[in-house]
Amino acid sequence: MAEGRLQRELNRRNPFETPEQEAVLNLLRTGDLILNRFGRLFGEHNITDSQYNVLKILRDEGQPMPSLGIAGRMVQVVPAITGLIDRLEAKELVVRRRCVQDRRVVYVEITPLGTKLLAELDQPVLALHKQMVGKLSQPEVKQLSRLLEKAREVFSQ
Amino acid sequence: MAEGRLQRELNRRNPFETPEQEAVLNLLRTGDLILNRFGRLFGEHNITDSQYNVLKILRDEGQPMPSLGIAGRMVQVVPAITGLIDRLEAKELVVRRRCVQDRRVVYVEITPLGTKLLAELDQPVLALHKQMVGKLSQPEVKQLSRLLEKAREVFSQ
DNA sequence: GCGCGTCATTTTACATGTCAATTAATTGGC
DNA sequence: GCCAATTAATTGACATGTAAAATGACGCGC
Repeated sequence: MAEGRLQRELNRRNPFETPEQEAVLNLLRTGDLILNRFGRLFGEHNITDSQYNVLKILRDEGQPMPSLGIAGRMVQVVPAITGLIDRLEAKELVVRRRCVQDRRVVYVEITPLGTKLLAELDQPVLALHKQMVGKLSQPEVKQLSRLLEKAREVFSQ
Repeated sequence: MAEGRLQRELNRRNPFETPEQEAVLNLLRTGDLILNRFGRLFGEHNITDSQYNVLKILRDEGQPMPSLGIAGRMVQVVPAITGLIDRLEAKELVVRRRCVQDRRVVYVEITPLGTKLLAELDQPVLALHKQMVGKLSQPEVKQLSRLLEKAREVFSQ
């Protein structure tokens, strides 16, 4: 598969070999930048993205949840949850309670302090979400979601 | 409007608060899943995403690069590069060479073994890129790139 | 009512990412 | 020339992510 000089020069100008690669790398890079920005916001409140996600899941649920229930709603693998809960507990944003009926299960519950922190973050987070796609029109935002959901179908096969 | 797919996937009980939030979370989740898949591919060859990226950058450059030069092309921060190079060097995929003119600078060079590994990965990586957006038509793939690039404009202001 | 498989969680080992501080070498101002 | 500021790279402390194995508790089938 010999590459001519012209093609090499074109490749040099456009680092992407295919539109698919371009889309995937665009996606990963954009995600990195967004995560970075959220990390900065959360850092100002002394928590991390993952810790925020755990708190948010607990608030959405409205009641204590087992660790696996939390893990099921996150992308991460199960063992990572333990450390996350450890650090959240150390900051008194959640508490662990052993289930009485099934002593294998550990319920995690958000504390008033955790709820308060979340409430403080609600507006800034919503604003940042809007800002991250602020260059897109409303139809474009929905189109982006649609394309991402469609792309993700390969994972559910 | 019916419940979004992401919402169902995450088994949430409350809908997203805004389309912007939905798009951003869709983006982050899709990126995570894709990274995961690439991680598995690279893992089969005993390297990681980041290590692959370093090797790719070195091959693209075509000549030894200083650490800062490598860092400049990655999203990561400088200190992370040191460990990356350490592990790549341990696997004999790159070598370090101290610059003679400026002894602060360390040049990193890809070895024949590193080049060979990259060559083995070229086809699988390209195939995986295609597969990751395999549910999208060609125009949709380009549309996705366009939307992501447009969204990213907020970062360059 | 016992044993074995399953389940929820944790532990361990390792790679990575961040920030802040350090080391080593160079450069610029005087 | 000399000292201070700058630069390249590294180190250390911490949070996170992955995989694989260990722990402890349940529960079904006989």
